Amino acid sequence: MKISAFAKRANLTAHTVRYYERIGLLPAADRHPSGIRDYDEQALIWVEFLRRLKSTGMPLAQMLTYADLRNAGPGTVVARHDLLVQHRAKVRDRVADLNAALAVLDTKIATYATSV
Amino acid sequence: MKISAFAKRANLTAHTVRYYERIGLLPAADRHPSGIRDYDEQALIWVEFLRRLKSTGMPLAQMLTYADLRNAGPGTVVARHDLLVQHRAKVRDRVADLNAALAVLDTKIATYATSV
DNA sequence: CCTTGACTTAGAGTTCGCTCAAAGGAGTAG
DNA sequence: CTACTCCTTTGAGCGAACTCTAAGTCAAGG
Repeated sequence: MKISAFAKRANLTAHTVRYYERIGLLPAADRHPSGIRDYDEQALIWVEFLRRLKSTGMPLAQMLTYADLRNAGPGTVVARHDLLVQHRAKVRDRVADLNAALAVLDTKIATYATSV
Repeated sequence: MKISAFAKRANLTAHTVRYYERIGLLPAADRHPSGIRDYDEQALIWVEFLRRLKSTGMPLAQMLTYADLRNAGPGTVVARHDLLVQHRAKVRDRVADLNAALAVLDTKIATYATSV
């Protein structure tokens, strides 16, 4: 599929897809003879995983580290595992923070509700 | 207290405190005759609440809206209540997203763990 | 053949939230 | 008095992650 279809399915813009390729997050796409990028389902699966990582607040730089490990082959499995485990811990912390903030919000909202 | 002590207790830098004042998030601080800002516990409570909001991902612009409503007096209580309720919904969505992402991470980590 | 619209590139611009620089003033220790 | 540290201001700079512009190529439809 071409970049715009790919971007739409990945919930990104074509601009962003090229940007990700430029910084190394996405591998250089296959090209039609005329130079147009051509994406397959594999690429979609990868970019969707990247989006998941991003949605958890992982910086692009760290996603890049992960992508580089992946491209380096099966010898990096342990490193990738560790990276994800570390990140998971951060996400869990974040969830705990948000829940604490929700409790504060609930209290604040309750005071407004009773004062009305 | 002076700005650096205030900033330390609020977990901000003095730079950031002045910045918040400049954009209207913090009310103009009282000043010593020599021009030095002087903060009291009230200001600390307010800035700590702001930090809570920020920690939940609320943009400064929306915090500013909230601050303006607050400064406008008790007539804005309903608007403030609604703003917080709306924001709470967003935070809840975010927590749900993060939990979904955690599930994906768990799965991914499990595949790495078994392949080692 | 011509137009339309999607694609290409390099590089500049934007938004958010700070963060710092420069240049100067005030208060305190020695 | 001198040093030192903290304070003041305006305005510029920064890092992240896009987002867009300009100028051009190319394939398909009327």
